[in-house]
Amino acid sequence: MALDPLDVLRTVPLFKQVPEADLVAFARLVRERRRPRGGMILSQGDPGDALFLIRSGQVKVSVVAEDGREVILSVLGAGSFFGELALLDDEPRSAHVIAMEDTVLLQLHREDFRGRLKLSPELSISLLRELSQRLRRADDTIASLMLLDVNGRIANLLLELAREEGGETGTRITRRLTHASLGQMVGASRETVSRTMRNLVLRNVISVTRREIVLLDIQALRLAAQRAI
Amino acid sequence: MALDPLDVLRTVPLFKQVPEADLVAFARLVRERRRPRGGMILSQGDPGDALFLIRSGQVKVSVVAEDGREVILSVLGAGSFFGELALLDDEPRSAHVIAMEDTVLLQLHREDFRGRLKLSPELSISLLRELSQRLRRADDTIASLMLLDVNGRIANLLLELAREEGGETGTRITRRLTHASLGQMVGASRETVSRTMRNLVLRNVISVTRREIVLLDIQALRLAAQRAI
DNA sequence: AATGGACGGTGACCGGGATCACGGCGCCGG
DNA sequence: CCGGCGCCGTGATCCCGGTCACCGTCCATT
Repeated sequence: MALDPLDVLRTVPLFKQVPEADLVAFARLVRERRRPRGGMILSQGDPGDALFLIRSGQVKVSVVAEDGREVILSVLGAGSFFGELALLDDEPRSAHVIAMEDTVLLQLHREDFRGRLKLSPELSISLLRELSQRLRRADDTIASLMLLDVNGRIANLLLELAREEGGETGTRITRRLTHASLGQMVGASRETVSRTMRNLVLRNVISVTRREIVLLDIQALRLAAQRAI
Repeated sequence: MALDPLDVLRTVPLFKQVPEADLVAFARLVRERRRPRGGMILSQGDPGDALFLIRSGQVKVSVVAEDGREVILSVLGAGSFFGELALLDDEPRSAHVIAMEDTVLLQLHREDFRGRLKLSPELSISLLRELSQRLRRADDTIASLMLLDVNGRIANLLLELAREEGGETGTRITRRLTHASLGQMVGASRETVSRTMRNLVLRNVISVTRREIVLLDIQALRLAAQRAI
């Protein structure tokens, strides 16, 4: 249970290219934080002075409108990090981050992080690569919001979720997400998600059990997701 | 006309923090390219082996669906750069880039760029900052697509466009954009953009002349853009 | 066992915005 | 000067999906 922070750092993809010596330096700088399910980790608008690595658990990055409607920008699990934007460009936090399960984090303060960044080009490059990927995903989301109907966006999301947890042709989603959450990810109401998923089940494209979604017909999903409506 | 590439590099915000010596090295590596209005600069799916700096002109970054509908992810002008994603994460080009006017570019090849990146932490940090900003904007776009109606999204876009060319409280948009282009940026049809803009003019929120849009009532625009519908 | 809360299923309704259709206008090159 | 073309304005129609309303089911707690 009381894992050495250093061992945790070694499992973080962001640090894969970073030399061992740098990791040791990092390990001395991080601090463990815990948040219960539902707990707020950071809030939109706050000044950002720390980066977080997820040791275990799951968090959502979301934006909340005045009337309470919520948009989930991403869901991150163990090995991911967040909070880097505010460190890099000195702007306030751009979104809320909320624990979806009991979560253990490693916190790294701005100056410590920036200091390592200057000294370790490998770290910069890993980080650049990761931000590039996030930017691609964001652009992809924008394009699907503009080009696809709800059915296509849900197909897209299911493929993406399966890929994240099961490699290139992942076919199972075990992460537990409510219809409401799925709706907040694709910009649809809970009711519409419910009807759309029902439809996919009836057409034998997916199967849904209590704690997992299985993608039965990936081809059909790809078609719905790629096809411009 | 035949400006020294070095002088151009000095004007690029990305290079502001980069030491003069590095710029000199860069200047020797870049190559000038020209594209006429409408010309394709790079295509979605291509392997990416170069980064481009815009010396003059204007380009759009866009994704085109099978049926021809187009989504404009961003419009970039002199001093901006593009093509960095494929260099950083080795994935294919994520979108098309097309010249909206006759455009002059400086092209920098992958290996030259990567080499400088390893040697110049200042460059990495500038780039990280720039990618952070782009990620914020992308997230913002996603949130407005999900939370705002077309009126709000257009208000948002107008504020953003004015800010880009006129500082914090910019109030003029001189860049020439058709209603169709605006629609492709906010996910709305040309007709709806037309009707919405007309409405803003009637309410004295903006004024539109042949070659500029003036934001008369920024407060009203902010209200429409921030308010969750 | 009972109760309450979270979650999913489904019908009814209706409204924002896409689409279709057409017309007008300014600017271009011949 | 005059067709042609790119762009904008506007009405009519239609439908996807949001919203409201209500119910059933599954836990979790007492």
